[in-house]
Amino acid sequence: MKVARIALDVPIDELFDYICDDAGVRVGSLVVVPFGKRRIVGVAVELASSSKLPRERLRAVERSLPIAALPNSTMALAAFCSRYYRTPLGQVLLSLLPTALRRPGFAPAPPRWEFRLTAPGATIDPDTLPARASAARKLLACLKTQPFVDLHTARAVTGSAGRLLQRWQQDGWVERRAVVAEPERLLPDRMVAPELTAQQSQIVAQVSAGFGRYAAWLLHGVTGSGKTEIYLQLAAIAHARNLQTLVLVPEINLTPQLETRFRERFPGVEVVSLHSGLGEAERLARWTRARSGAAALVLGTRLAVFTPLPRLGLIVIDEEHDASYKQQEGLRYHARDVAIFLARESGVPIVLGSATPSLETTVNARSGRFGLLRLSSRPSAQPPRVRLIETAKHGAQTLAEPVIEQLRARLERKEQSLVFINRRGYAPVLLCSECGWMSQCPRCAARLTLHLGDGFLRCHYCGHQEKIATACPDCGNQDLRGIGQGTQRVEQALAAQLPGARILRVDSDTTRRKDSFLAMDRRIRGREVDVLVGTQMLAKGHHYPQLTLVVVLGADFGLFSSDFRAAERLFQQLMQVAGRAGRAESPGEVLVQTQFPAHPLYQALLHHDFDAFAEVILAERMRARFPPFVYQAVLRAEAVKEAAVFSFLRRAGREAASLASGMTVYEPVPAPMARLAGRYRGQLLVQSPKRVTLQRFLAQWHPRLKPGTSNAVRWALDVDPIEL
DNA sequence: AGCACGCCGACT
DNA sequence: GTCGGCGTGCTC
Repeated sequence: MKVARIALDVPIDELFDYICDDAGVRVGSLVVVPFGKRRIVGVAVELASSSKLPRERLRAVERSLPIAALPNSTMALAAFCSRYYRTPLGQVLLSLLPTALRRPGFAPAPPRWEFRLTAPGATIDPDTLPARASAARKLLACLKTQPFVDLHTARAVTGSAGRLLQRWQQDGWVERRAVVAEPERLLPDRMVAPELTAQQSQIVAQVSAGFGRYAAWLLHGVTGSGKTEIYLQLAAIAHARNLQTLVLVPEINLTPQLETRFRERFPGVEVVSLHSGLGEAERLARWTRARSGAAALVLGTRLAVFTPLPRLGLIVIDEEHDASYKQQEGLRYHARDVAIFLARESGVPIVLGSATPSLETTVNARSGRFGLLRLSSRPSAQPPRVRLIETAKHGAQTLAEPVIEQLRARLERKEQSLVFINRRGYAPVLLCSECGWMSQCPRCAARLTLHLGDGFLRCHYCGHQEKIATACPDCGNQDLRGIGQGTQRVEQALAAQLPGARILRVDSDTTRRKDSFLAMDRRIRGREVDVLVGTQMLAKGHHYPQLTLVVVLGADFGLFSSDFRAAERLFQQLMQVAGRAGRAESPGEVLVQTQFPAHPLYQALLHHDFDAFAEVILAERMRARFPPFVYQAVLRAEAVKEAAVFSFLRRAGREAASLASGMTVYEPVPAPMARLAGRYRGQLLVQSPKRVTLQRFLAQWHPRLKPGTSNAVRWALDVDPIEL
């Protein structure tokens, strides 16, 4: 008896045994099995000759999906994620597959055929065909004009093309072949590889010398120092050795740009990008090209890390510090960490690029676990001048006087400016001047943000919205004021201060539609815009040559957050927006409005000194025993009833305390957003200075959390959380 | 997770 | 008298 042990997409951390006598099932095969009343897709993980269960209780594998089995490297990667992130193997495996492959009815798209004349067929003169066979004459003539004609084109020539081609095939006049997956339109070789600086060449040489074995590198260089060029050159070397390169980027918005750059540099080479914005069929098609080894370069967001790559030779993680690499639901993996495992497993080098590396990576580079590659800025690209504008000295206006002056100056010089504020809407809260009432979300522990454009108060967490009250619901006072700054209010202030300026607001309110981001990008490039106002979505990637001034408002909020990572994120964000200014010939200027210009974070920013910043923060983290000096996991729970959340967490905490050895188990606390969409949320933090200790602890603790879960408490374990 | 079975309230 | 609420139990 042949038995396949199958991983299924169910929240049960077990494999299920099925009989699979009619062969064809291997480890990694995708199979359709009956499961209870339904049929689902699973992945064969082991093959055996017997089962613990009696034969009568086993059911049979129904069929294998017509697709190659997943390679061992992918199975190993899934096994690692399952273990490390405490998620059943089946849920890991099925979540990393293109969704099209999770349907039991999956069938590959039928091939598209194209036809050509055979040698005997080519000798036939259309004019010798009967005159009334006009369709046949036309089709034959068409076949003679080009080497291959696909069915679609043939049908356009004549409606009866299908029938004719079938007959001619039987007669031996034509032969057909499947159309090869449409290679993406290749761009002409417009981009010549620029001469590398001595430093760049040395880095390329150093990394490429280690091809074929694992090594992790931190490539530390500011915006514009030429990191992408190094990726390109390394990918070229990998390609020359017939190896695939995997490049991860944080966000979907960033892929098209980088994709273009790779395409231009690698004419005729198959470049494939993978991200969640793709349709099911497209995603599968590209995944298949990568999986078969046909695509030499695979670019993508975090999910691309799971793409099976048979001849993987190099991994690049661009902007490795970026929080979007961490999935925040379901399998809560960190694509950078998974990629490091993959690199180790596959014996390939991995390059982590950033101007502001995560502290985890910084520590790894300092300890020698990662090689450190420093890229100093090019002499041609002067770093922007940073100035701190102390708001106290300039009154309580939205925009301080020196800021307005600089904006005016850019306007006169016909240069562009960017005003960055990490809050959308008009004002973060509506306040009653009489009794102190504030607009509160009925379902969340959050204030409702004032949106003047359409007259609504909105919750930015759960989406709740209501019409703006004209009078205070508590005391009836009609003097309600929007307190604080949001993008809309800044936009309004700019319009008042800079008459005639063309202002464009870019935030998730104005960029809701799919293509609107590209449209805005075009307008900015076309210099139809003088001043850009936006949230962090403007901070990343795109650079505009005419942009010479960046103004940052409201940054101080990041200094005093309850999340110990807030300062790190603020610094990264500020360095990133600063990088937006003046990348072309004109040097840029960055103005930060703050009440606390002496704060070490701003002082480090002033001198573009990441190391000084890291020094301060790392000392703080070490003292307080925070990551990267400890490893953490958070048990998050939520329920409609607050008491249910905390009794669950307290029980879990007692359980943890009874197991703990070398672990610190904290008290359950309310989540930073203590109520969200009508549900109370709490969390319990556990940590250890050693990763293995944490992992061993979780392996014991996690299974014990399951019982007593019935009571409507939803919970999840987050290993290596990036938000607390 | 699904999907069934199973025992208690307001409706054709 | 039935439709249906979601509690609990199982799925190779």
